[in-house]
Amino acid sequence: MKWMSEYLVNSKAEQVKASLLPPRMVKAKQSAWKDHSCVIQADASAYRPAWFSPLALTTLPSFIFNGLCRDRTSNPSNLQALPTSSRSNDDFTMCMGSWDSLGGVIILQPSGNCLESDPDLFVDPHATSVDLLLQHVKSSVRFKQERRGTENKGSTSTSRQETSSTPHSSPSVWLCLSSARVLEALEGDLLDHITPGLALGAMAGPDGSVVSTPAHPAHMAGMNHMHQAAINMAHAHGLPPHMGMNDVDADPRDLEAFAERFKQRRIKLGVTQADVGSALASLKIPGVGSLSQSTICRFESLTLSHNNMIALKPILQAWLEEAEKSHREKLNKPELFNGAEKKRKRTSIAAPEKRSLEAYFAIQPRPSSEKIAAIAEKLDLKKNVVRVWFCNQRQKQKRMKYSACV
DNA sequence: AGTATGCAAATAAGG
DNA sequence: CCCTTATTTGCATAC
Repeated sequence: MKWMSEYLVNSKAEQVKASLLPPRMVKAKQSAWKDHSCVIQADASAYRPAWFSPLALTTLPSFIFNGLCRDRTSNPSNLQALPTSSRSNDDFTMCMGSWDSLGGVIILQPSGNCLESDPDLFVDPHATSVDLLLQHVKSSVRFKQERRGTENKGSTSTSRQETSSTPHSSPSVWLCLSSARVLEALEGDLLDHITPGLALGAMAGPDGSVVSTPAHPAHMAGMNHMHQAAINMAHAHGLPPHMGMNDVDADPRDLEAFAERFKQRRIKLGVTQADVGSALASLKIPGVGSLSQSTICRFESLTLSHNNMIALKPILQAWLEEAEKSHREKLNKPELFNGAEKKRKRTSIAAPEKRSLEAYFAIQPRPSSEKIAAIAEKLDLKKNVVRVWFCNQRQKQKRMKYSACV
């Protein structure tokens, strides 16, 4: 187990060094990870190059392992919402995230500015949260195995090829846990769970190329124990994943650069994120309406999923060009809000109503259409809002169920 | 006054 | 039309 961790961590450290971290941060983190982190990849059925957010890396305090390490910086919905009771305080901080439609990486490390300080801080057991996290991994893995088992269509090999077009395959679970102690905890049944589909080895670099790991003797020795399947996997997916011939530039680096440039120029134009968001509507692009300040902000800070970034890039690029053009020509931008394309609305359900809904849900999680209509009327909400609420609630419940004991 | 972010609505896509 | 699963956003509010 040890070897695996080190191997992966090194691989990751290299990636980081390669392009992700501001130079001055590389050193501290690299060493920190090397000694106190481990990575688990459970389910490599669809392997794709990972993408990392520099922002997530530089703003360590933002994601604390509260059982809610998701949102923009972590995709795996299986990791969502641990029961409140299992939340820990500041034991761990997410310091790095990567995500795409098929997988994500979450790296947790002890909170605080312990990077430069006493290394021993890292080794602190933090038993509670570690255990919980492990439980979570297990349940996620089990969850996926069950699902795969049921929908099993004879795709026997652990590596179901054709990575490119499986929008519905469940996301892989990558976790990088801190603390050496975790390594020990991992030995045992967790390994049994994740080994079948386990793929070790070089992760594809941000540019799609393989980041090969230096052959540290110790690690190579460890690799001999690697399951054959894993090796195959690594090879199968380690090659340049010429996945989407569709998207010309799915290169994270381009996105990164663009986002940076975008922000820069936006500011130069004296436009706020909110402005951009609403101005998008006047762009008159087919299915494009305006977006919220939140989304623009997230785009600029790369806190959207990779796919989302790719989808939004052309739109924002179009806006930028448009805006700069009219700026050059001194034309006051006629981007007045044409009431046309509006942005997605989100209704806020007040606490009292929410409580009622929860009460109904406890009694009947899947009310009939009529029942929903009745509830909607009683709470003075739109029927569809209530319906969606139940859907989302069921989703949430399912996650909770699997993340609870196991 | 602008920008982040937590939480969780709303949507997309396949049944 | 509704469901489920996976994802994309946005309201509210903290920063």
